[in-house]
Amino acid sequence: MDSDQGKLFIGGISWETNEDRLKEYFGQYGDILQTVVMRDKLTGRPRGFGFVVFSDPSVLDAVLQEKHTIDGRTVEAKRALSREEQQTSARSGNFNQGRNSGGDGNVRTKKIFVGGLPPTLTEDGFREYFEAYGHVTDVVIMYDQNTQRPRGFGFISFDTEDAVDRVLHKNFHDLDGKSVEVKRALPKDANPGGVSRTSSGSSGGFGGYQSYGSSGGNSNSYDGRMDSNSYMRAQGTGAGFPPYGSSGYAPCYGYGPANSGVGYGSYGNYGAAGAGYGAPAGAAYGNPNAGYASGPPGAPRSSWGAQNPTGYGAMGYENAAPWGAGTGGPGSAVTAQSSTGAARYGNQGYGYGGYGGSDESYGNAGYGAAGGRSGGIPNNNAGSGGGDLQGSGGGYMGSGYGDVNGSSGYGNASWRSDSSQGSGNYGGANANGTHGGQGGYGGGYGGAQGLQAPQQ
DNA sequence: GTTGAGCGTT
Repeated sequence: MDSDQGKLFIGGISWETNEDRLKEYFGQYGDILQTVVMRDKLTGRPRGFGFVVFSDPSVLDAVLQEKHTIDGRTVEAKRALSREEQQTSARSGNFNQGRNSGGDGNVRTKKIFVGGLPPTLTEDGFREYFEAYGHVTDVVIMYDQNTQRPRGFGFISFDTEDAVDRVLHKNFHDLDGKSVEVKRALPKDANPGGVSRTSSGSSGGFGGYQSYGSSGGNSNSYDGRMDSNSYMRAQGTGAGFPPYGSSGYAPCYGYGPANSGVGYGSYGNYGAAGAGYGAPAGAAYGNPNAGYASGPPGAPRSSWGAQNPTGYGAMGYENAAPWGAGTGGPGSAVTAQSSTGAARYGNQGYGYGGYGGSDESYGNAGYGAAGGRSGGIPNNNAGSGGGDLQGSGGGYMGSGYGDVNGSSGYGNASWRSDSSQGSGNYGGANANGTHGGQGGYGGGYGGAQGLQAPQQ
């Protein structure tokens, strides 16, 4: 990542130190493009660190070797971590991408927010650069209302989603020798109805993802359980699962290409879960769930704990197991379990609520949304909910994720279930009755149709 | 006090 080349993180600075002071001090080493002292957004009080950007990155070497005292404090200069690095290095548990996620929502605009624009950039230059990705319909560079100084960011609008995706595929772009950061622009106007529910819900924790979330709303029911349990655990154990690697899901989240593999991979787990159903996949994983599957219908569900233990369990996915059980048992039982199962999924939160979908049902289709809902109410809403969700969900996935998913992950293969109804996008996943799990998938992603029919 | 924030017409 070259975007932050030439950028130094300066830690431990005095509260007296401001941008000008940093520039003055570090200016002795070379030309400074920019300095910034981070302050608390609300109070305006300096947070004790800042950044200095040299036009010539090679200057850093010299700077890094010396000790620096500014305004009476010995400060620490280090190479700045890119936001990306920061993200990944952060606790694995943190799915938040902070502001970055902001641009991704279920509302997809064809506009891109571009940050870090060089002050010298003209709209023509701006446009020319982005035209390489598609037809640019609008270009905007923002200026300070009072000073008329460039604010360092602007917008590019395209006429197709594809172009947007191409641009976003690369998080950083070089423009006039500096690099800029691109994000999907936040919708300027109010959110569409669906969103509200989104936000309300799961506040907790999934951060940006919530957006997808439709999950939010529904999640309530789960919230309680959402607990981190499964979640955390999953990560902890992550290590155990090589394929999925500790990298865990977290990363995945990013719809980003890079992770994709992983992300979905994880889904695989689900598949595993599927095992319960007899799906072959289980084996691969070692199949912890198997037990459940076969196990007595009612018993297991008593507690989460019980189910978790196994390898998968950890994964959280295991939850799926319950279903398995369900399958075996009487209808009623199934239902009950289902909810449980669902819940967990939801929790997983993986965002993908997709999982949720898992529940069988129905449609939960949508991402997150799915999750929550499903859990909550096994049936009905699902139906309707599904509808919408899918809509949105579909959209989502459709494009953006498309690549990411690489069909591979989902491959039917793993799930296998019956393939018949493939749902679409994902390849197949189909939801078939009982197996909610699978259904979920399908639903979520594919928008597939989950059949409710329990078949079995 | 030690790893950011910027989102709209020009």
